[in-house]
Amino acid sequence: MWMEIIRCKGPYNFDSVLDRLSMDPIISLSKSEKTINVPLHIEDMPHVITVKAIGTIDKPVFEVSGKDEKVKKAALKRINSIFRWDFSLEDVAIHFQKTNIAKIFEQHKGTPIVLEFDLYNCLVKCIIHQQLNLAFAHTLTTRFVKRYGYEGEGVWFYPKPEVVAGLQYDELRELQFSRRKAEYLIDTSKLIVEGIVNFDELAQQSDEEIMKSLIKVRGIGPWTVQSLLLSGLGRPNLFPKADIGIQRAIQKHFNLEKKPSHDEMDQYSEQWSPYLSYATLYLWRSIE
DNA sequence: AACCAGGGAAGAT
DNA sequence: ATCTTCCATGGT
Repeated sequence: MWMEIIRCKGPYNFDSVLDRLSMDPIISLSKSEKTINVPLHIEDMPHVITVKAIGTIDKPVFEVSGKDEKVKKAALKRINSIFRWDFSLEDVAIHFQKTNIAKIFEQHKGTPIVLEFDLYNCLVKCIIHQQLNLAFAHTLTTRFVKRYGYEGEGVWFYPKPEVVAGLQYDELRELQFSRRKAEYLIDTSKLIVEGIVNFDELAQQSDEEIMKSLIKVRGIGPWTVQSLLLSGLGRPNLFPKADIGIQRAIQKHFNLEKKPSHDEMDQYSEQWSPYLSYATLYLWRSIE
């Protein structure tokens, strides 16, 4: 058993992280204890790392702990990048002070982009979430992980691509996946196993390079690549215009009669770059 | 019952 | 290249 105290620059609102992650029923966390149990694959073995907030929004302090001393260093590195403790939310807050969504940024001050715990998990989630309401998408994801993933220390791990690549389409139909969603998920997993799609290389590539290569894969469109870049890799400047949630949030914030067109969304978002991802996240939060 | 949902592929211009 | 249309499934 090991434990490490980490401090980061404020503002950082861990309660908002807990609120957002608690929407996903498969994630193991406790709001009252301010802890999240993060399932991680380190050196190809499953490990559960616990993050506990013990500071305040302006003086954030975290207690990170795990069982296996041998992976402590690697675990801390992963946790640090997932929770983005090296990123200054103050700069973002200042940037949006003079924009047309300043009010939303005041309301959600200190809300960080927290990465999905694993890039492949992120892809699985994205494909499942395509064109489904959040409630049903979470139901499907939970069903999928509990059937094909595994549990360690009371925390659920997603199945690895090797497992998903070996499934039959009909098996997912039984879980109420559409035929097409089953194809997208299984076929993409096969491409990953075969090495035709290589997720390990993505971190070194630019947003544009990743978009260009991944969009060729059947079942992965612009929205999915943008979500992967934003929530999987933490890239700061993504704006998924196809996203219904963003359209609804803009409609509400600017009191529009109907959902905005892509051109209108370009106009509203002119001042938001280079932090479009934060605008996206905070707009999502504004309608939750 | 009809319309919607934090899209995407296939077909038609 | 850009725009329709169809696709599947459960929720409201």
